[in-house]
Amino acid sequence: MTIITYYCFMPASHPAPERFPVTVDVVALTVRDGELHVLLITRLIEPFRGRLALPGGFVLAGEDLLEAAVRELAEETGVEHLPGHLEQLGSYGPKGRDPRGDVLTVAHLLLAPDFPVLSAGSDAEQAAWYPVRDVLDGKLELAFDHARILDDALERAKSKLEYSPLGAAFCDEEFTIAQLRSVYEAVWGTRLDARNFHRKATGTPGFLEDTGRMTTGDAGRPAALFRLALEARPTPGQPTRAVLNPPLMRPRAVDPR
Amino acid sequence: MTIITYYCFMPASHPAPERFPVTVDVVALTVRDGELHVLLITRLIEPFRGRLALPGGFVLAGEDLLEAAVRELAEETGVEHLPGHLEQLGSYGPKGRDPRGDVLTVAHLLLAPDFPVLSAGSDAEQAAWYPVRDVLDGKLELAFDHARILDDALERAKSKLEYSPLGAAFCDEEFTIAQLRSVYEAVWGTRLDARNFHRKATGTPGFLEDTGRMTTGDAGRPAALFRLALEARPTPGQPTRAVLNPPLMRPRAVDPR
DNA sequence: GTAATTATCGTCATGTTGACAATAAAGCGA
DNA sequence: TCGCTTTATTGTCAACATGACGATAATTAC
Repeated sequence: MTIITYYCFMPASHPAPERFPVTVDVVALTVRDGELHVLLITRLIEPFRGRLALPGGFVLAGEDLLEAAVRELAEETGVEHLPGHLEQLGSYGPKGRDPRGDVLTVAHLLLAPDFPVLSAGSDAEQAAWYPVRDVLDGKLELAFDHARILDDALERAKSKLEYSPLGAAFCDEEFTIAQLRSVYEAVWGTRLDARNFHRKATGTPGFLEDTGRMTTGDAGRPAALFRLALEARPTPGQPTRAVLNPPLMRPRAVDPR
Repeated sequence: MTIITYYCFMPASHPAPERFPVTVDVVALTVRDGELHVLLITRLIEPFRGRLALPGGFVLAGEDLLEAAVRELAEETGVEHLPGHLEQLGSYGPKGRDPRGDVLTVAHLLLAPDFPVLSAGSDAEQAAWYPVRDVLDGKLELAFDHARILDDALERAKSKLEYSPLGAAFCDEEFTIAQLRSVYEAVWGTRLDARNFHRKATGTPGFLEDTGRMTTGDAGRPAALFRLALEARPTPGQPTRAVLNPPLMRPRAVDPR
């Protein structure tokens, strides 16, 4: 054991505020073979050694939250420039969620196309994609309160698809309507009518842009390739403007008077 | 100046994680005289002494975030049991948002009926309601990054009204359709057609419940008093189930085959 | 070539919306 | 008491969106 000492200079009239270790965790979701998958690491140290957990780690001095999330994700997957859309999900704690003491964690959500995770060395925590279903079914157990964070992430992802163009964050740069539909089906856990989905996706102004190219080589009729329209592209870390969904009661002004 | 020393016992093989002071801030919104107001305090200490700021303060040992937000709000308004709906908004920092050093803040959002703020003693920070418009217009300047947090809170509040029954969180237990409409108008900054709003509000299943009572004494025809239906009542701190809004593309399954 | 597969377009009944007319039920002032 | 004003509530209608599903197009598989 080592004794580590912090010095903190404060005006004597005010008590020193409590300081907390802060971690970032990332719920990285992707759609693989039509099924939703989440990126998990196998913990190599206590607590929860050997248990699956969300990738993440401590925020370092001088870092912002999003930076820390990007760094941790890069470290644990070996992927330099990560694809997809990253946003903050919410904060948990600090009370009673880590047996080592009070740790605040800021969870993040990454919606990404299926990217390959690089093998870590033998002494590094190995990240890999796991079917979300296996976690929900209890086949896989997560460390800490990560199951709850995953639940919240899934809820957020579902509603993001309803109200924003972020379904496309699961796709590559160019994609077909069917690929996009399979994202919706995987995240929502439903089957959707291909014809109505096509009408809706192509008919929503400011959502998709036809690239003019087509798929080749697949079974069946070739499909047109689309990309996200410029105005629908998410700014990393920024709240996404809803483009897809005119909801029921909308801020629509009546003639003032 | 006093030197405060922390001791932290850690396994020598791992470096001590950075620790950050963590604050909670609350964006408390209400509708007063048809206009959106936000609760602000006048800072009595540096930094930003004399400047307006969101109510908030440091998270204490053994506290959870929501607890801390409730405690700070109670301390700064003198209100014991706070009305309305409180939820987490998001976290900011820790880099470069406080001149004293890196401080992480977890912002919260309170949607509440117009409650009176108790006068603080002369040496306490005085909380009061201010028109949101004055902040947006630049007539009032906020400390730290609180203007940005307020922006995010307003965005969140607007979308909450679209997708959830939380507009009623601004009203008293029982309210008229016109009172509810004035909430929507204030938050969205628009005027809405009273007849269509009435149809929509009363016609949405699981939203409102007729109390059978009527208003008396106001000008014009008396209005029926409603309350939130049981299934639409928010659980404090819990994500709210959207009741109001069937959005355009919804998880609706097609006959599986 | 024929079948199977997938993509895309079209049709139609139903439901929701926005605009706005009409009516109901109170207070107010003459 | 009788209009007049004010606000609440009901109703109507055209335009549009949705869900269900038929039909057609353009490929690959055999």
